[in-house]
Amino acid sequence: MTSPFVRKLRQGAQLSTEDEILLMGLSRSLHYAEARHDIYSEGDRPGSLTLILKGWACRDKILENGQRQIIAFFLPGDLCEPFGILPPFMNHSITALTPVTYARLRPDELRAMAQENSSIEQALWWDALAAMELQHEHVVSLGRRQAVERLGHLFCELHMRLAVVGLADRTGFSLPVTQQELGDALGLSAVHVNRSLRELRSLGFVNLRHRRLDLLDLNALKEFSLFDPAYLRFNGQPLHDGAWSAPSAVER
Amino acid sequence: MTSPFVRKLRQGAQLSTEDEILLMGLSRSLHYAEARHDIYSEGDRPGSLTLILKGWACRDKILENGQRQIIAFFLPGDLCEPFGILPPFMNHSITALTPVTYARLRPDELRAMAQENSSIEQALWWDALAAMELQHEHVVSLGRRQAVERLGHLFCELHMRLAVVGLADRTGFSLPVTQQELGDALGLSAVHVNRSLRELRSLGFVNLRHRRLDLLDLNALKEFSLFDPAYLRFNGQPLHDGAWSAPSAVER
DNA sequence: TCAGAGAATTATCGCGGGTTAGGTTCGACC
DNA sequence: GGTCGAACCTAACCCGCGATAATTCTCTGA
Repeated sequence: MTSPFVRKLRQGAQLSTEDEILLMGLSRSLHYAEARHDIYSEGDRPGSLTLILKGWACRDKILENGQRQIIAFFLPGDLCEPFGILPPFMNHSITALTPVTYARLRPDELRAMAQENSSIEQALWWDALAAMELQHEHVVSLGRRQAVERLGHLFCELHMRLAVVGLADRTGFSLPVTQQELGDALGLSAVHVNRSLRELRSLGFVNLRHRRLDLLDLNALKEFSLFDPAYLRFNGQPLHDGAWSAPSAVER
Repeated sequence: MTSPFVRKLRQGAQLSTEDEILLMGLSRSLHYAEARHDIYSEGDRPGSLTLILKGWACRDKILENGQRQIIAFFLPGDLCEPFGILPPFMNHSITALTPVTYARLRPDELRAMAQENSSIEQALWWDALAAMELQHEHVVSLGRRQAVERLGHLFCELHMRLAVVGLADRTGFSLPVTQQELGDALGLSAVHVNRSLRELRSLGFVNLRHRRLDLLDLNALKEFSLFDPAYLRFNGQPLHDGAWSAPSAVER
């Protein structure tokens, strides 16, 4: 079983078996975080990079008035920091949303590996670029999309990201976050998330219950949410199920 | 006269004179863009990285319904793409807001320079990290701040970023964007930007007229906007004017 | 000096989404 | 089976901000 990290990086570079073995060898130092506990808190001086192996985490910030904003969701295979540098101190938190297994990586080791192996260098930079563009799209959602579109768009994004690491299929995926947390990510109140979920359900797109999101009509949801997967920069190759519409990234 | 790029990078690494000469030597290929014209359009395959030397630009995206979201402002000294990779295609635009002079850099040249010179490597990665955290703060603003705070927070941020490259002093700075563009960045309508500006003026914090922002009470504005400059990751050293409150980044 | 265009400004009206408050369901634990 | 807390769901009310439109300001160029 290949790691989610490697599965994702295949989207960004042609990796040989040796490349993949090298990348998997990075995850030596395994750690565990309980749900709702910080992996890093604001002000911490991180000693290593964080690679999520199992479970969901997020980057979030608590404001002076107690409000919370979730800046990014981290899924299995995601690096929480850029691979080339360690922040001298954290100005936000990395928080486990579920029980999380993660590895601690050393940036000098990653940089050295990238220097010696150009496929890996390409893959790591591709991952950094994709992570940035995820942020860009988040800004677009918060700035210019209505609540229902925001939710729908997020569901489409999560679905594609999870599918790449084998954690989603056509019927849906596990969505282990509360409606409050969805609101904290989308700049909405929990109440309005609930209203919007009801609307998505009544439109026949999705159904969220018991921490699982059922996709009833994925294509209709994508169309409704104006979801263009180009920003994910997936090449579409290893999405084993041909029934999915491949992103048009490569064709552009 | 040192370039704004070098001036900014001094905030992230100890640069020798030779380092600075190397960095300035990168800007060989000079280009010019007219105000309101794209430097890169959506779908373009960029052939080089963009370094802003003079004028203001932005990263923006036009939605299907015609709405626009400005994802980031680029000031003199800013790199519009990560230094290590060229996006295979653009999924948003880089647009000049004023007449812009920029340089085209080659990522392989930058990566090679970073490999041979660890101060420059440190500086470039520091810059990439700071750019990402700017995006994080943008998400926080759009998600959880009210219109007036968003505006105030943006003014504080622009002031610090411009001051580092010598384009702002205690009294204010040139702000060559329309209220519509401020709204496109902050997820607001132009009308509401105007309302919020009036409020900031009536509170005695700032005055915006003729494309210049006068800072009437910067400390009060920072307090009002809950502005914590830690996310900019400036070390505070080369801010020649001692009257400014140095960011607390280094002390954390 | 005047005309025209774009930007700034202000007022009115209505909607999207926040706030508050209540009830319901569910799972964990005793 | 009963209790407790967390999450889910719904309704009523209200406010921040969007939409529209009309007016004024500013700059540019003929």
